[in-house]
Parts: sequence; structure tokens; C-alpha cells
Amino acid sequence: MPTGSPRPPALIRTDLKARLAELERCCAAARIPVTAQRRTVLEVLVCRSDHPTVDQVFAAVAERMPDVSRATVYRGLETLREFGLVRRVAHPGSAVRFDGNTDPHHHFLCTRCGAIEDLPLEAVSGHEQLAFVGAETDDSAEILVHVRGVCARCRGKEAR
Amino acid sequence: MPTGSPRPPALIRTDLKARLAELERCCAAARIPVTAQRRTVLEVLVCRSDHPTVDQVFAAVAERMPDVSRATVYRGLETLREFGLVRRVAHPGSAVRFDGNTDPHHHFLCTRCGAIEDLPLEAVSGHEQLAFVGAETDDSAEILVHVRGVCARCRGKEAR
DNA sequence: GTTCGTGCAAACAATTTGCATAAGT
DNA sequence: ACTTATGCAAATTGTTTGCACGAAC
Repeated sequence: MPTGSPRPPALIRTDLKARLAELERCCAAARIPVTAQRRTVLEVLVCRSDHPTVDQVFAAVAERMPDVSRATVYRGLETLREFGLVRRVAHPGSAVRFDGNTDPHHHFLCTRCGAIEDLPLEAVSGHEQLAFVGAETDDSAEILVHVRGVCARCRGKEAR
Repeated sequence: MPTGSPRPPALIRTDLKARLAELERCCAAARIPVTAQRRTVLEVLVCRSDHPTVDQVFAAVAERMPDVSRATVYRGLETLREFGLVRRVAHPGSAVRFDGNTDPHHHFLCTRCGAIEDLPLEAVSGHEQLAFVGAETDDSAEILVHVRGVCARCRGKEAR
């Protein structure tokens, strides 16, 4: 792919309605009900890009559903993960977090404040050829790149 | 873990003596004693390449030191990590593990059995140019590549 | 001899599970 | 109506901490 070509709106995949429709399809296929709790958990994750912890997801869901329990949020997250609608993100030194962005992308982890940001594929040079040597024997092989460093916000603070 | 499988060729086995010497230097610099427990934890991690969990490290240490406590292993691992002598490894879907190999390398994670293997830098193509776009503004930026797939052992099993 | 580490047990945190009831299909 | 999820609380698992005693410098 030529490097200069304009990017289609693939990055802004935050189309909530489409994601909820995906949920309906997945639940129908699995013959399980589309509950308000599952829908809300997915909405929360799709609508924010800060990779919240389970507790943060719980807090956001509880704002709209005061009686929801943590257990339900844990179970909902696991169900969505099985469907491939959300991803679990585990980095050394930070709690487990979840990512509602299922488009291929990498992660930037700030070693100062712990923030996790999405990184477009092109942010890592060499990404066009990025491949695992064993990939020819394993079609399911998947490459994840984590960049650790200091985010712009923290860099600004320490410059002062 | 089944012991019948053939031992993989030892790729990079850092010299145990050298690593223990590093520990002595680090402890001296920090003015803390080099205890038998700390030494044993480091030995265990340097001598195996399977990225054991805390509990596996504890079990291995307890074999030689029956009275050691889990708390001491946790504390020892944290101290070694601060010294940069071992790394904490966190992958989604697997418990926290530790890596005694401090040479730059990537990780392969088997989605079937959960094994984590070291991957030489060259196993990822494009590695020569591998760089983060923001690297010029952040010298401390570090790139970690995780490859997920099915390991050779599991592939062999499913072929049968 | 002083300082710091260790082992033990309790505390704490994160996640899971069993069960009666409520919702979704 | 039937099935599965939910909320609650208890159970489990993983990790940290306070303290008296022992080991390293």
C-alpha cells in the first residue's frame, strides 16, 4: 500500500449503533439474551478510549444502573471478550484494563502516569513488513506492539 | 508440564555466575544485604526460560529452602525487578509471570497452552527499522512485541 | 551491635461462584 | 413458559503488611 494514500475513516470506528448491532447478532447466534447490562457495558467501552479498569467500567455502568453488581460487570466483560467485541489489556505494572476498540492497533503505555493510548498501526515504523518468522506455519499468529515511554501530557508537566 | 518432550536448544543462557555478581553489586550499591533468599530467587529465574508464575518461583525456591515464605518470594522478586535483574511479564489471559532474561527480546504467547517463549529480535521481520514515531522526542521509549499464536508443541498435538 | 530481612499470620484486593429471583426471548 | 442473567453474599485466589526474631554487614 502506498504510504501517501489518505486514510479511510477506519480509525473512528466508534459507531455505537453498529457495535450494538454486532452484539445483537452475537447474542442471537449464541442463543443468549441481550440484557441491558451487557448493552451498557459495551456502550461504556465503545464510548471511551482510555482503556478503563474493571472498576472504572463498573462505576460508569453504575451511574446509569445503580443496582448493577460488580459480578455482573465481570461476567459481561468476559462475554463480550468471548465475542471479540472488546479486548482485555494487561501490561506489567498496571491493573487489567479493557479496550472497546477492536480495530487492529498498537498501544502506547505511559511509564509516568500509567495511561494507555491507542497507537495507529502506522505509528510504528516497519509496520508494513511487521511479521513473525513462524507466521507461515500459523495463520492465526497475531502481532501486538506495546510502546513504553512518557506521554505528551507528562512530558509537558516535567518541562515546567 | 510433561517432561517427555525434547529440550529446545539453549539459545541465550546468561551466565549464572555473572548474574549473581550483578546482584552483589546492586545490593552493595543499595546498601542492602545479599541474602540467600534473594540469591535463590535469582538463580531460579536465570536457570529457566519458561517465565514462571510467582507460585512456580515459590515452589522452586521452596525445594531448596523448605521454610521460605511466599511473602519473601514476592519481596525478592520486587527487589530484583527494581534492580532490573528480572522482568515482570503480564499478558492478557495469563497470570503474572517473571522473566530472568534481561537481554532485549520479544515474546511468543501460545493461545492454546499459555506457554510464553522468548523470541529473538530477528524473529520479527522489520525489526531493523522497528521504531515508534514519537521516539525522537522520547529517548526512553521502548518497543515490546508480543506474538500470539499456537506453539509447535500444541500444533504437533492437534495434528495427531 | 545495629540494621535490615525473614517467616508467620492477618489484612487487603481482585475475581469467582452458588443460589434465589428477575428479565429476556 | 422456558431459559439464562442478575444481584447478593460468601468463597477463592493473589498480593501486601505488621511484627518479633534471626541473619548479614
